[in-house]
Amino acid sequence: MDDGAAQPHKAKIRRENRTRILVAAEQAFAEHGFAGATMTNIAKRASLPKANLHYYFGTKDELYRAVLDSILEEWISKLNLWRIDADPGTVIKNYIRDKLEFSRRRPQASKVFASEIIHGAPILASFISADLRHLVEQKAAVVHEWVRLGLIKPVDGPHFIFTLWALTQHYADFEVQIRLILGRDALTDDDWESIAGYVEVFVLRAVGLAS
Amino acid sequence: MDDGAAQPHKAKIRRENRTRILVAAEQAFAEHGFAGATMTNIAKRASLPKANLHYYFGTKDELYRAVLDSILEEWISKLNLWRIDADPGTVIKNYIRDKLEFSRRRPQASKVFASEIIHGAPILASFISADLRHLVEQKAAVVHEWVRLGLIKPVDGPHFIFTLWALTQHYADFEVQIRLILGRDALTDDDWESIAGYVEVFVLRAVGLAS
DNA sequence: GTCTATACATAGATAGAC
DNA sequence: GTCTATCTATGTATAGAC
Repeated sequence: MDDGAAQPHKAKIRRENRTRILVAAEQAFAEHGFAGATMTNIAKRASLPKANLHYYFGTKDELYRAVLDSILEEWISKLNLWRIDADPGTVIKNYIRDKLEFSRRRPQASKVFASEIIHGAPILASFISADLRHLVEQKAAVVHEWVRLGLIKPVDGPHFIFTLWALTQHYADFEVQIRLILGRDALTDDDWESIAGYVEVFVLRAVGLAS
Repeated sequence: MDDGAAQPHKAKIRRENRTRILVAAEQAFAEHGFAGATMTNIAKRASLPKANLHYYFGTKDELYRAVLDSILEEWISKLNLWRIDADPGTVIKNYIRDKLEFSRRRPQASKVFASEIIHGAPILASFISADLRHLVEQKAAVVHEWVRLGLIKPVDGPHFIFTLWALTQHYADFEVQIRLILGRDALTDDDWESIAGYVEVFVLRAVGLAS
């Protein structure tokens, strides 16, 4: 009966509710994992009755997929600046900053993604073996071209990319461990600045772009 | 009535059953997370009636703690060789090989640990903020001493340790993603050899011990 | 579109025969 | 010590009044 697109007000409510649910779900999945998060808990966080979650997303499974989608959207775009004619040092530096910024701004998103992969990527397997694989192959070729041109020291393309993912995502996914070891209640601006500086220098040295 | 210690045969059965359950549980927790793993499923994997799991470990929670304990035992021992009078290059190389070997031999263990931390370390928080924090502080001091002696390039101690954890554990925790991107059904001996070589050179270059 | 009440399945846990 | 049968709680999902 209702056509959201034709009724601006309802469309707005619809959009806002969907977003509220997605945010609450991302938080819950990050904290408790897919199985540990409950629709009841997500509903409470979103301040909506549980039945509404089912109205908007059907099943828990579909809600989870929607959360993953919203994460991938931002995730995959970040490798786009890797081009053969770009300066490797600048590209690498920007990528590290960008990924660390994501780890800081959306730590829950990173955790949901990590949890999905750790537990066998039941939902994302096809995305990884198609889109992501293709993207990594492209960007690995760029890395190898940089190597061939003598712009950076020899590194394996795919593994270099894995390295950057590991180093940057670690600070979101294992943030609790890092905080507890450093004795912090929360990572401060200064902490994140040292992290970025540390990772940047570490990686640039490894490819011969810093001493 | 039964005293396991006094009755060798029963003690043996007891030990074997406990181990069978722990192995099955580690696998299940790795695959599905704490909440997603079920006692029924673990019992099936261990080929024992579900009631026996409760007989041996009481609750699911205690079983989970027992699994984590068995992992930590092996985890924490590996930093012991970091001493000021040891050769940094050798120490770092051995540590990388050792941790990667663990990632390869007990990928499930690494995943259970990762999942625990990602979801807020509800069980391990106190261990991390006491024992592990202390250990990292000690070993960070060793790193800084190496730096002071001019044996390696300047690096922050704790972050250097985090780096090694991130790089080595990534290959266990994100193994599915790596396999799918590399187009492998399983990582081969050769794959692991290249990984070890890659990580080793990457890290040694970063601290000035390889070119 | 919203929300209360409820159906149905499955989880963790235990009682009690063996 | 082992295992079947069962209890109770909680989870996902939906029916149906508003």
